[in-house]
Amino acid sequence: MSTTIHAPNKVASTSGKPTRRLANRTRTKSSARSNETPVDQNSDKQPANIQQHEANTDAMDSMDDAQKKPTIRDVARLAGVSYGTVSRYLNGNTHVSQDAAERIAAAITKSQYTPNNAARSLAQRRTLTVALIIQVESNETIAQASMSRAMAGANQVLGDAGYQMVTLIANSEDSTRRIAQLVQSDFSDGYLLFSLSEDSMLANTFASVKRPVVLSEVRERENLPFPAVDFTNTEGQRDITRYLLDQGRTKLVYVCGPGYSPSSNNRFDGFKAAMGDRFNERHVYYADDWEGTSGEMAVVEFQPMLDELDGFVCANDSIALGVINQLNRFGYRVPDDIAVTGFDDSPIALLANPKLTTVRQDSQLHGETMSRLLLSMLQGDIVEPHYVQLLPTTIAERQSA
Amino acid sequence: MSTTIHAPNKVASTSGKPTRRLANRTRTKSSARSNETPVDQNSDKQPANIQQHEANTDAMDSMDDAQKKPTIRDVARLAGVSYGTVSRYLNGNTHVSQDAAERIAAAITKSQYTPNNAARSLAQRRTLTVALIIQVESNETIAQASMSRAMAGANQVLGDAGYQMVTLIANSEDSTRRIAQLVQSDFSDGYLLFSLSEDSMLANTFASVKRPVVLSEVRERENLPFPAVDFTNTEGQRDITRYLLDQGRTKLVYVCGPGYSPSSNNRFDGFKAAMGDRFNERHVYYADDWEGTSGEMAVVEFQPMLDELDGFVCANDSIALGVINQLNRFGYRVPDDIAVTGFDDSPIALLANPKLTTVRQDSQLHGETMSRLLLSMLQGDIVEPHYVQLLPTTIAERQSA
DNA sequence: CTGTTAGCGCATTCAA
DNA sequence: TTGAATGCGCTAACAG
Repeated sequence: MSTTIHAPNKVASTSGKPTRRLANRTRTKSSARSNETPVDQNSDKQPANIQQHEANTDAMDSMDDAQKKPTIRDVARLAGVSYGTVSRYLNGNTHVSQDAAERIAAAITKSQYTPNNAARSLAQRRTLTVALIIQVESNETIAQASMSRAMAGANQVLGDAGYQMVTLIANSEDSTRRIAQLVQSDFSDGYLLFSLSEDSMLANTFASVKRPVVLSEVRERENLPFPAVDFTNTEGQRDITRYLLDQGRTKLVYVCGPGYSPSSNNRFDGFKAAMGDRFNERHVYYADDWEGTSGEMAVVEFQPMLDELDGFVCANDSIALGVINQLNRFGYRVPDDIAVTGFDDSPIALLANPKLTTVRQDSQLHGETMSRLLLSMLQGDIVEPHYVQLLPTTIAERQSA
Repeated sequence: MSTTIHAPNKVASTSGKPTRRLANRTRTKSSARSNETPVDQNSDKQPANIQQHEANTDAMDSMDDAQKKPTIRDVARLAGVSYGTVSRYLNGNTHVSQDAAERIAAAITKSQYTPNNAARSLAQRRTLTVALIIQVESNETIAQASMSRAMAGANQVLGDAGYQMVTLIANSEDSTRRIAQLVQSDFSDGYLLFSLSEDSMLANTFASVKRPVVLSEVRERENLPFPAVDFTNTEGQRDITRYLLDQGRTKLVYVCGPGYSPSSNNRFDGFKAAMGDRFNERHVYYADDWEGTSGEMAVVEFQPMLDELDGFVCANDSIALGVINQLNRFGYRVPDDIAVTGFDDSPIALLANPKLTTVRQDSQLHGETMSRLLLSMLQGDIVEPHYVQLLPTTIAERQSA
């Protein structure tokens, strides 16, 4: 077995560094380990070989190490100015004399001062962070390329504007509830909500929130609680279906994504729109997720009538890959016998054999656009809840159709 | 073109809700739009049709809406107690009379009070958050299933312990610098550092940090700055190589991952270990990334000698899929002519044709274990920097080898 | 240009 | 059990 678990080395003292200076006033620090531990800490599964030290001087030392961070006052004292001046210096702009600035700068490096986030946020009443909240049914959803690209795009735009993006994952009732609380407590200045599910538990939470929110998907524009940015899912799927129809392929099966997903439903609408009268409810496979195995199952389901079919239009690329693989196994040639299309243009589209013809969407742009909208709201622009911006989709023509 | 961009509706007033009560003392709120905007806000790419309102009463109203959140004092006043009592009530435990508790509860729901995060953090000197920091060269790395599974695992364990996991992405110099600052300012109580790169710019930043840190990868145990949890990458790759050797396949090519990745290098070590004297430096393809296209390129590179080869051992699943596809295109049968193995056991292993034989690692466990270690450190346990915990890997035997 | 002062909202002593 | 007071570290208004 390749199951080597290295026994960890024995534990040494916390560090060789000398204890810090700057310890003038003696702090009150009772509560010597009682409420150090937060709620619900279940410490039963402790890794072995870790020194479980009880409340002793060592503990104090390590705590001190964490607490004795120099403050703005220490810097002021060192520089021989009032701490108001230091604050001004730190906030860049206002009038500080050359002389004072230099002394402060020196004092800062000498004391290794770093500002405290919480204090700043409290005084300014803003955190300079934007939370990107991902609400998912399945953890696999986070792994989708579109998601990480959107995150990258948002991270870039928000970062350039001076905001730090922090992403929170709501994948259970607990985590959703916890995040809901945070949102109510002004954890961030604004929120990008990737609620990949229609019955959003979070929606209610957000209803009363006083900070700007932007959504990533929209199904019904009418009762949209917040502005949103989405793709032209419907048009994209409609167009690629027409693309097949134009080739004379009319016996099409649709493999639908999970019913809780707005995008999934919008894409399905697009397929129906293109098919018109030719739409056949029995030529639809309803998947529970976005995974490749669902595509395989779809093909198995339709095996008896495979000879009469022209193509599979799939809700996304993973499903399409599953379809292609299963068709290959059954001995059908793609696209000669049966064409297959996907949606997303994720990297795996290129790993398909034959390479996947799919609907391309620029997910990075998605994140960027949502962020720009949020930023404008953070600036004070008022955007009505029904505001929707739709991003274009195009057909990426490859080999599978 | 399927490029429908809906023109957004015109803008309405911010909300129909009446202005809030609780406005006793008149606030000083000068700075009427000047420094509302944070640093570097480049507002040139504003979406159209959004009312860019200037400083007027509307702006004030919306600002007020965000600010007039009730505080603990408002609750106290409503309940007829001192705000100290309310604080005690909120923090669960200590002595509060039944009577007072009920009145406070009523006051809270009536005033819609929600605590303020920053104030709490400041007073408690802890945030009850743990930051999971992903430092990547390529954004595609975030999309890997292993990453999202680790995140899910960490989110679960940390959440159960009362901590909120917040993930930060460092994918540029700017973002890395920004995150480094946050870390210095006690943004979170602890850090899970997924530094998927050896020359970590963050490492220096973290060197002086006073909060617990756990790493996700380890190359050299000796000079490890923090405790780490990793997989038995070396043993895993060694074992699957032996698995091929035991089949009599000795003419093996290794497709190496990016050189900046510890895991990549460790896996390479494993291959070499298994090959021993048979290791041939010229039978190695050094990829720059973890992508499938690199696998394809590797096969192209070795095309002239493909007939003499027994198998491809790949640094991860994506690369392996690229190898399989390219071999298929060249008319080689997998595994009959040439075997192919991967590493990770990600979902795409099942989308390969034939299905991929690979090294399995439990990435969710990775996130969980890192989190448990961090939690123990947050409790005060002292873990020496060289502490390393290695998680097992096993062979997932399928069809490709 | 700079020092002083007053909070930001909450936790936590200390008396009562 | 509770009220009052102090401080967390910093920002921002106001005098000077």
